[in-house]
Amino acid sequence: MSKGVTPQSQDFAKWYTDVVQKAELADYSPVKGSMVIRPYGYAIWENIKENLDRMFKETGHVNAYFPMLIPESFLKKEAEHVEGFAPELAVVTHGGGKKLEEPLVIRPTSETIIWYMYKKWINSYRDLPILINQWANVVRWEMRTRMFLRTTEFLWQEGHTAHATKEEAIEESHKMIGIYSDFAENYMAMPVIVGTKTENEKFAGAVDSFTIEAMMADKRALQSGTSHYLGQNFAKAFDVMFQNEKNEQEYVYASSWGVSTRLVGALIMAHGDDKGLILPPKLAPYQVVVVPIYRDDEAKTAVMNYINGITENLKSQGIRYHVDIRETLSPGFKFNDWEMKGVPLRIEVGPRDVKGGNLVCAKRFTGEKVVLSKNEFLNGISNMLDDIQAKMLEGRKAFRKENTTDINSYDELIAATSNGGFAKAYWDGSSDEEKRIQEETKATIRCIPFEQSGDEGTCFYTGRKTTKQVILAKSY
RNA sequence: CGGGAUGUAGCGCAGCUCGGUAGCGCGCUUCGUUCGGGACGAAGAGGCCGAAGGUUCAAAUCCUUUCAUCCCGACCA
Repeated sequence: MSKGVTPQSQDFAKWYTDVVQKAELADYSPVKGSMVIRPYGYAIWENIKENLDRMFKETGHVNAYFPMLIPESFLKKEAEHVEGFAPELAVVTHGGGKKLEEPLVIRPTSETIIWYMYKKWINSYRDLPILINQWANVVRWEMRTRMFLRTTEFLWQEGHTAHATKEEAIEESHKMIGIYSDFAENYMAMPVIVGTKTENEKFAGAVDSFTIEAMMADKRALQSGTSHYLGQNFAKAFDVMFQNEKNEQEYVYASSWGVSTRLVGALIMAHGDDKGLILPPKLAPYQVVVVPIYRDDEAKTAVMNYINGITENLKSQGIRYHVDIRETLSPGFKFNDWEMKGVPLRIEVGPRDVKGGNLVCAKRFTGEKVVLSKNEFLNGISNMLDDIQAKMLEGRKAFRKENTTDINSYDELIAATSNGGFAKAYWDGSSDEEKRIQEETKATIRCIPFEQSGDEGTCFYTGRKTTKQVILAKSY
């Protein structure tokens, strides 16, 4: 960036904050730890949201909305849940000018209010499954915050499903982490490792937590989405039973799953470079930006007419475009501005191009700039965008591979992860041993990948034989 | 809550050691020339130096107190 900070340097955090602000994604709000998502940043979130929402609906889910204020006592009904969230709750004590009899908490997540309602809605196996998702904001009073990655208030979706059988609930939680993984790879161009969280790292109130873990440009891991099999924990806490086909009363089985505006942060940190953002075509608010170039009114008219022909065609192809008609800025400034904002393709149109029936096309991902005929461009743009999308994913896969090491000892763990990087290891340690490793190395077990070779090996820490392999890394 | 740092124009900073009535870059306004990789010139606007108190003829500068923010840890989508 302007100060020569690159994503690979020590100042990754500084680079990140710079990009977020200079690309006009977000800004600090007057409330500590909260951020304002600006229109360009929100447009990225909207694209994420739109695609995920479609994927949820295609798999039988429906949207609903539950209220933000939850009676404090609700949070206390599930033992692990209360313990997990108590320190970070925002509490409302007054309303209508009076002190409330029972304080209300601003939802840190909605399991409790939703399960309170599910009790009313569920009587029979015929009422199941319930497959509800909600798009909402939540508040978690975190100690330290970072734009998009961890803010006091954030936007997310949370799915909450209720099932008649354990198998079905587990299958649902797996299906949803699968959708997240699919979305991360095919839309965000960000490869992820799908796996199970260890006991230490799982969601407060879950039986099992599943995660997608992505490698950022500084080689650290980012938990980018989670899905939980909740067992009967919330059903028991809220006394939600149903009558099964055998005429017996049984507690309902549950799953919950969510991704947040953190994904915008993931996009920035996974793909950015020293010029700023690089957005994957499928999620970029604008897939093409057009920069007109002219000196006088006569040239301007010719250029703009020519551009109109181009944009009409782009429109018919369903391509998201933007013509940068800002009068007071030079073309060079605009080039840099849109590179900062990560627009996949830029075309430059000046009098020269109008005369020759051409245009100049620049690709953000590769930096290459070529002269194409107008028709070549219009016929090829769809493929170009697909190609960029695919190459971005390949690039991140290669990067992750380069920075993932198979390790067999504690020393190798330190070597593999101290400056970022994933370590793959056999693991047979306890929760306490896992915590000790975290304290000493700052690296944590990110997950136990679903994909296991099944081969036996030696635990890098305890020396015991095991078939279980895990991924360790420093994380956000 | 522990450790470190910083508060001076919208943003980024200098000035503080050695007190003398506030400066630089970017941005902003107007006009002109520019416009194919962050344009240039000229003329402007903008700050009671985080707050309170003290020392002094005189405080951005010295002293005391206080508030706020940022960074590093513990927490976490």
